[in-house]
Amino acid sequence: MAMTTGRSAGRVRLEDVAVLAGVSMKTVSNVVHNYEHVSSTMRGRVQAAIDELGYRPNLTARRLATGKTGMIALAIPEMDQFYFAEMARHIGEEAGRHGYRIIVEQTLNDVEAERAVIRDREEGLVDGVIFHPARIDTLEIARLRPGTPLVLLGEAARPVNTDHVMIDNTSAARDGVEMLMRSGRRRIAFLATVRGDITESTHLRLLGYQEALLAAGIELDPRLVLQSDGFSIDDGVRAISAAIEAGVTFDAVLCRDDLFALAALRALGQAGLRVPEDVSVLGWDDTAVARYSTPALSSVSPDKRALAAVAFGLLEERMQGYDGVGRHQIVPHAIIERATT
Amino acid sequence: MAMTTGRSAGRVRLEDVAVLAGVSMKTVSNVVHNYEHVSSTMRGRVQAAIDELGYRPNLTARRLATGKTGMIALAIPEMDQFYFAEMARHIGEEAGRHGYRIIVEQTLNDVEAERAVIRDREEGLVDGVIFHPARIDTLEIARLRPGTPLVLLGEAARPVNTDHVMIDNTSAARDGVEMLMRSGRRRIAFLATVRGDITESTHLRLLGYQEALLAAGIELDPRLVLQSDGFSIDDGVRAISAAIEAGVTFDAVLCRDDLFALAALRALGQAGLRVPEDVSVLGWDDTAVARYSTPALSSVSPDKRALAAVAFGLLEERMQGYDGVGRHQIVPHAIIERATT
DNA sequence: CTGAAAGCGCTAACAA
DNA sequence: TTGTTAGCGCTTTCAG
Repeated sequence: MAMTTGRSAGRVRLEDVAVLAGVSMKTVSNVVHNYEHVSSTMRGRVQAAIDELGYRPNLTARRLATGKTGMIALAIPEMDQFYFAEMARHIGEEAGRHGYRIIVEQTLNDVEAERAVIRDREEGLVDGVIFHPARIDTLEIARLRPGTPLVLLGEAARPVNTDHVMIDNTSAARDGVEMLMRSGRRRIAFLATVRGDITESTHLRLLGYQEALLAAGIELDPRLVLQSDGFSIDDGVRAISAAIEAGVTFDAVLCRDDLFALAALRALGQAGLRVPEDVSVLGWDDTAVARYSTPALSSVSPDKRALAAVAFGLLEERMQGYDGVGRHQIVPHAIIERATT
Repeated sequence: MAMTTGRSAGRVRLEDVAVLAGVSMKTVSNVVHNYEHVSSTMRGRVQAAIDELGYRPNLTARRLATGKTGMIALAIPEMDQFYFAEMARHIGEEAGRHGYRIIVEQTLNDVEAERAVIRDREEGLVDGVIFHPARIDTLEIARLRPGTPLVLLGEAARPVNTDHVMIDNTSAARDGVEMLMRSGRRRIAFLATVRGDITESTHLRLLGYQEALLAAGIELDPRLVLQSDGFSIDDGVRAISAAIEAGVTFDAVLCRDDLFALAALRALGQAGLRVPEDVSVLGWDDTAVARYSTPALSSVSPDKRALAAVAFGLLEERMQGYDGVGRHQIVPHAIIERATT
């Protein structure tokens, strides 16, 4: 009967090539891998067969045989958040340069999804994972089998036995505040601590903010540490508007991320305050929106490219067998001044 | 010698479980797959062995055996562009709901990278691909083996033999212009045609813009179709500033994307024009920045969730064997009014 | 309801 | 320089 054979569309195997070229599989494999010790006649003959059949190696089979997938997972909370989208791009490019591809996983701030990230590695889906945790805690990370190639990003967890790369948040916050003070600002607000925020980032940034103020001999005013009910722009707007209405005055705002900086721009505008004449605004993360907003946002800028490169570098060492203690790397940051300061 | 055995960290195989439980591999497999006809004693015994050993199936091996990868590729130009980042998120979520995972590929507007997308499918890396082309042309798409599960997004290519989903750009542009006219605007500019832009999008949107104007009996003024040298915000700012300086007057701007709308906001502000009092601004894509900018951008909003769902649906049918002609689906759009109109 | 064995397509010793 | 062959770990008929 005219049934299609098991050979469905495009299924040409290495063996088919070998048969057509009248050589062994090994020889075909040698040609495919550009192994140098192949006579050029052989190579020509085999290549002709490959072209004729339109052969493409089956990556899944290769993976099973070699035990390497050539892929790494990048696990981030949400891939449409500016900062994570940009990191994904950089890590993707970095990985590509080293012959790896990435599969991006969104954990959507879900603990179960974050656990699954680790599992993927165990299931042989990827050779390693770069993971920016949001919910999972230090304890759980510590429980991981140390041999698993894994590099952590961000400061949600502070593991001792796992590789970890981040910027120095506290010193970055200090630098930001100092820059603000150099332009004469004295009453600097922090936007904002978020109710229920369990991550370290806000904490570290707030710390740096306080350190810089104290070092300059400025007394801390607790009313300048604004409180927000959530991470959305409206939450940010409400936090700052509430402060203004409550009569709190300030001449600068250090924001925990660029989104809150946009919130500040909006709330300040509504209150009739000019930026930067009346109030300076300094964002954080230096995402694309910082360049696109009007006025363009000044922002604390982690070196994202370095973050990507260092994270990938550490991971590659692990994938190549390094099995030592967890390494912690700090990557540079800068304060980028645009129109809001 | 105390060499590590071939069994490296975490390599517990199905067979190991079978041996420990004292059953055959098939039985273990049945338990793993929750096959119903397994006596509960068996199930219990096997499950205990699985837990004891911490067994996790090797996905690569499973793939080789089944021929399905459970992954689809999403190929987009750049994953840190707002629109694409949001589409990636939606498609990722949609795929997840159906038991698929996505691997995101950035083509970076490179023809070679776009070709590679197709190749991946052929190499068995993924079961199908959702592809938003930027550079590859209709001819090349037509050349693809039709059996390859593939769904196209966007309007860069207009294939006849391939599934394709998009919004009706022309009618969306018309709707946008009509909305502007309803609020009394008559001199509506289009920002902008881009020199060297080979995609269809701008063309279709411009067409709708012109149709709406003509339908309202407004004569087309070619000076209102602004020209930009590139896609960046600065290019957009220059285009609109140049027009203003050249004495071109307008009371509204329809933008080809949200970034150009942000450019309009900036250029208009620099020229001392108020939005929306003097000039209305309508963006396109309704990305997050539209909500975040001040004033918040009105924007033509493609139903991204529907785009994702329809694209995935078509792809799933193909992956399940549908091999008919290319289907073209139009997904709804809306005009979201915020503060700039 | 459970077991045995033949692949899936490729790689990598080991031979020749 | 090229060929043989035994896996990689799982699925899946086909028996039992």
